[in-house]
Amino acid sequence: MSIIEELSDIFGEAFKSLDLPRELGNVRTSDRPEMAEFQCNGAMPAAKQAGKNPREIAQAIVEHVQDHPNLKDVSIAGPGFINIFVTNEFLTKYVQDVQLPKLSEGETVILDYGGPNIAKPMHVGHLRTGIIGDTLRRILDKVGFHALGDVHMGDWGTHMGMLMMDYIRTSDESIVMDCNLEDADAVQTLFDDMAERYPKASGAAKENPELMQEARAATVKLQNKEEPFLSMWQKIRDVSIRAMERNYGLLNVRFDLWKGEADVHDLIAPMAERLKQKGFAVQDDGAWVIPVERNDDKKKYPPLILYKSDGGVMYGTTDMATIVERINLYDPSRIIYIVDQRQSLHFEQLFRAVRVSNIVRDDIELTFAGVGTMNGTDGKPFKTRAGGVMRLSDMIEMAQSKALERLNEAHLAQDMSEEEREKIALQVGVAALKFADLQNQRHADYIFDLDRMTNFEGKTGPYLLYQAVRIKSLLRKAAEQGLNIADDASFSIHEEERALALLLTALPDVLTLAVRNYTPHVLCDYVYNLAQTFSSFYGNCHILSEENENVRSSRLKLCNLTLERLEQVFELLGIECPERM
RNA sequence: GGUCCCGUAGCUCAAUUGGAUAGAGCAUCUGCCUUCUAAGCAGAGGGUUGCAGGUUCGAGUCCUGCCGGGAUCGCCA
Repeated sequence: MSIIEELSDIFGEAFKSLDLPRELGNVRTSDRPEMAEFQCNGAMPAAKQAGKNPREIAQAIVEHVQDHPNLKDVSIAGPGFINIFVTNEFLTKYVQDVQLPKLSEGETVILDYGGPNIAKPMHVGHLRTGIIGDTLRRILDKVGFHALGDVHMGDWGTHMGMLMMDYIRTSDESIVMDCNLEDADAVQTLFDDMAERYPKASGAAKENPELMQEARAATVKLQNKEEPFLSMWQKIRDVSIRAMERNYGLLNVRFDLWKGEADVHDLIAPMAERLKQKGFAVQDDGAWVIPVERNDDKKKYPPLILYKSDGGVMYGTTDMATIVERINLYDPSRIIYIVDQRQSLHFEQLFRAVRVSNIVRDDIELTFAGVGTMNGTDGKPFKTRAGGVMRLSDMIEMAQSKALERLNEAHLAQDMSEEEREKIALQVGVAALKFADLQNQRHADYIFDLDRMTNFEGKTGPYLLYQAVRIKSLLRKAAEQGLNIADDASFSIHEEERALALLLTALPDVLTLAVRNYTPHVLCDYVYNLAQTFSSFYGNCHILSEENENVRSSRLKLCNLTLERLEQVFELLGIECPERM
C-alpha cells in the first residue's frame, strides 16, 4: 500500500461513517506545501450530493479522524478543503518501505512499438514510438503484467520485390548471399548498400511501369516461397535485424518478439475465407471490404479493405491477421499500439473490424496510444539541416559527441581513460535524447531542438545523472570515512528533510497514474522533482561534516533512499547511470 | 467540406483528469565555489490559459459558437 492509499482509507472510512461514498475520501498530495502535505477534497462534492454545507461535512470528517495516530494535524480551509499533515513516525515508516503497486496478477499485455521496415535505415521517426513504447513495457512489467514488446517490422511488401529485383538486374545477388552474418563489418557494408539501393530502386519502379511489374511479380514469388527470392529475403531480413538491434540497443529499447508481417502471411487466406463465409466481408468496387460503420457515426465511415480490387492485401489485412496470431499464441488481455497519431483512423477501422467480426472478445482491451509528431524548430516535421531525413544512428552519434564536448568543458570525467569517457558520453547523450522526448505528453506534437536538448542544463537527462552520480560519490566518501548509515530504528526525519522524505514516498502513485493513461511523462516529472528537491537539500544541509551522529546517519540514509528511487525510475525509463563522472 | 488533435510566460513544456495564489526549464537580472562534483544552489522579473458565451460553491480542464495551426478522409504503409 502507498501512503496515499493508506490516507485515502482513513478518510474513506470517515466518509462511509457518514453514509457517503468511500471514494470521496480519496487523498492527494497537496499542491500548496505551506498549507498542507496532503489534502482531501471530498467534502465539496459530498455537500452537493447531500444538499448540505461543505464546511459542515468537512467538520464532521475532521472530527471523525481527529485522534487518528497517523495524523498530526487536520484542518479545514476555503470552501471545504481538508488539509492534512502526517506524523513523523508515519512518514518515517513509509519512506523506508516504498512498495510499488501491484496492478495485475500477470495478465499478458502486448505492446506494438516498433514498425521499422527492413532494408531501410531507421530514422528519427522511430525514436519516439520506440522509447515511449519501451518505457510503457517496462512500467507494465514492473506493476505485475506480463508485458511483451513486439517490433512488428515491415518485411513483406512490394518494397522487398523492388530491392531484390535491383540486385538481380545488376547481377549483384552475391553481395547479399555471400554476406557473413557473424562479421559485423560485412553486415554493415551490406546494410549500407541496401540503404543506398532502395531509394533508387523505388524511384525507378515508380517511373517505369515495367520495373514495377517485375517487382510485384518478385513479391508474389517471394510470398509463394520461391527461390532465389526466399533465401535472398531471409538474408536481407537478418542483416536488417542486426542493424535494428544495434540502433535500439544504443537506446536501451528492447523487444521480446521480433516478428514481422511475413509471420502472419499464412494466416491471411483462411482468415479472409472465414470473413467472407460469415458475411463480415463484402465486395465493393471490386475489392473485398469489411464495413465498420455504426449508427451513431455522423458521417459515413470508410470500410477496412481486406483485398484490393487487384487481389493484393493491405496493411489493414496484415494487422488483422497479426491480432489473430497474437491471440492464438499469447492470449493477451490487452494489446497496445504505440504508433504515430496520424494513424488513428486506420486503427479505429481495424479495431471496429476485429470487433464486428468477433475476432476479438469483448474482454480484450485494444488501445491506440497515439504519439505526436516530432517537429523541427520550424514547426514542420523534423529534417536535417540539408533537408533530408535524419538517421537515428546519426542522431545518437551527435548526442554522444555533444555530450563528450560538454564533459570536457565542465571538467567532468577527466581522470578516466578515453574509452571510459566515450562510454559515459554515450550514456549521457542517450539520457539527454530520451528524457527530452519522454517528458512531453505522449499524444501531442512536439518540437525537437537538438541544440536545446544537448544544452544539458535544467530539466534534462544529464541533470538527473549528475545528481545521482553526486550521491554515489558522497556515499563512497562516507564509506571511506567509516560513517554509519542509520538503520530503521535510529532513522529520523528532521524539518529541513521533510520535503524530500515526502517525495520519496510518492513513486507508487505516480506509477499507477502512468499506467492508467499510458503516459510515461508523469514519471519524468516525478524524477526531476525528486532530483531537484535532493539537490536543494544537498545545498542546504552539509552531510559528511555534520557533527550530530543521528542527523548525519539519517541524512546518509536519505541519500541512499533517494539514489534507490532515482535508479528505480532510470530503469523504468531505460536510462543508464554511470558510477562516476 | 467532414472527422480528429492542438492553442498556457519571449521560447520549449507541465498542471495529479473540475479544486485553493496556473507551475518548471531555457533566455534575462541579482547573489553563492580555500567544506560532500557549480551540468549545481538561493532569489527576482515575466500570464486576460486564442476569442465570446454557458454549466456551478469553483473552469486551463466540461458544453456551445467563432478564430488560428496541424493531421486525416477505400484500394500506399
